[in-house]
Amino acid sequence: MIPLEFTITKKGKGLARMGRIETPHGAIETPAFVVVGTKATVKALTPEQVKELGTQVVLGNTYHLYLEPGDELVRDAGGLGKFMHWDGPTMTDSGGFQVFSLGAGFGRGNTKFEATVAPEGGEEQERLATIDEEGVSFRSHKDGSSHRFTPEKSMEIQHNLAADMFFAFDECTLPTAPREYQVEAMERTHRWAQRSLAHHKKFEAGLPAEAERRQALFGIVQGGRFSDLREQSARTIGKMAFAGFGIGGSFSKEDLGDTLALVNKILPEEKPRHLLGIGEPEDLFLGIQNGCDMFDCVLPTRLGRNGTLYTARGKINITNAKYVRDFSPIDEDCGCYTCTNFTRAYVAHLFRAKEMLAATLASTHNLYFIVHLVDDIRQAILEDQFDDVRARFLAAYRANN
RNA sequence: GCGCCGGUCGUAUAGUGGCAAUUACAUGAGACUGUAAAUCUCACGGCCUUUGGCCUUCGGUGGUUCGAGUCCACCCCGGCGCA
Repeated sequence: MIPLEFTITKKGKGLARMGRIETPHGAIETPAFVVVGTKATVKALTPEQVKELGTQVVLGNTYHLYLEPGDELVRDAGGLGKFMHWDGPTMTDSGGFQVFSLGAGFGRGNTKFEATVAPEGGEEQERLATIDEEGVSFRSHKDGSSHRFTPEKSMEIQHNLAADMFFAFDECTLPTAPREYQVEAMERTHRWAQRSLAHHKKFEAGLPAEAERRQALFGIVQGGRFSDLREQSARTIGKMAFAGFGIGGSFSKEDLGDTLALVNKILPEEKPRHLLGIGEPEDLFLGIQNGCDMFDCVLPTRLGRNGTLYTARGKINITNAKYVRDFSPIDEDCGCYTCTNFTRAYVAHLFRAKEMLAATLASTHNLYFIVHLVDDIRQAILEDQFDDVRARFLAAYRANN
């Protein structure tokens, strides 16, 4: 059986498209926002709550699940979805991002975006990961124990995790890395992509013909902030026999859209494209109009837990003093569980009282907001209203920010 | 009445001659993009020409000292013990 079937149902303006991905665990209407559940749980939410707010797909993480509770345990539990009681489609990240966050990006000041990287004059911290041609050696952030990932190892772990879609092992670079290093890292990522693919093919060849569980492997385009490298990476990765493609690495905020357009014009049209780790509402519009089909991002849940909530009129920090006696919902126009049943004052109280329900209500709302925003954009493509919907959304969203 | 101990930034504390004064919590604000994140950063007496300066602060009033939250005297308040 084919692991994944992608159908484009409608093309919009520019590179925008609406489609449908069939997986062994159900269909995904695209564009879609993938909800992040790193350690086989969407933090603060039960799978029923995750489903209820409109989630189509959940993403788990290779690095975290390998360390805890161990990928073999997840395999023995029946795979990621079964283990966490999520019966819909799943995907796993390859651990490539941790090569970045534990290595070059070590410390909290460094992100994937050029604009948000602080000059940071602090002393060098000891990195937890070092890269060589074969793979990455790293120490666990939990207990300091030593481990090693190679493309082959990442494939094996992800086979055990058994998500419907998974990613080739790659290297995510710092936005501040010099061009010379970006070239080196990109070429290494290409070789790792080839090795990931070869290892996966070998694994598939060993499966019984009627095996139900087939996983779709996605290759990852890198290239940092350099358009010619992005182009080169898209050509190289795009030619490989992946079921879909991820676009990863560092970006500069200003030309995110241009970079995506460049890459997506090159990637095969008939395969789904996932923009890794993005993003904010503005980024989602940008990604969709430039040809991306799926997105995942920790922001809705992380911001939620930290008290920042999305509203149609921009983000608010619910812990601000001005919300203590605000008896209106977080967002007047929101249909989520939190907004239909609770006030800003109540959510503010939960945060101030450090009650666990704060994280649940905030995550519910933020995920609902983002998931439904992408749903609305999908609908807009169908109705040829993309530009209007975007203009209207951004005008209101930016009004107070 | 006598003796002992104690009164420091909203609260709890550190500080026994150089201090606008420690730490925690609380408070105020900010950050967060393939989750080392229910985390992190900053502010928290006032003012200014803000890698510095000035003023006002450690129960009250006086005193000793170049200099007092710190030492002394008395007073006020609280706790404990003895009457």
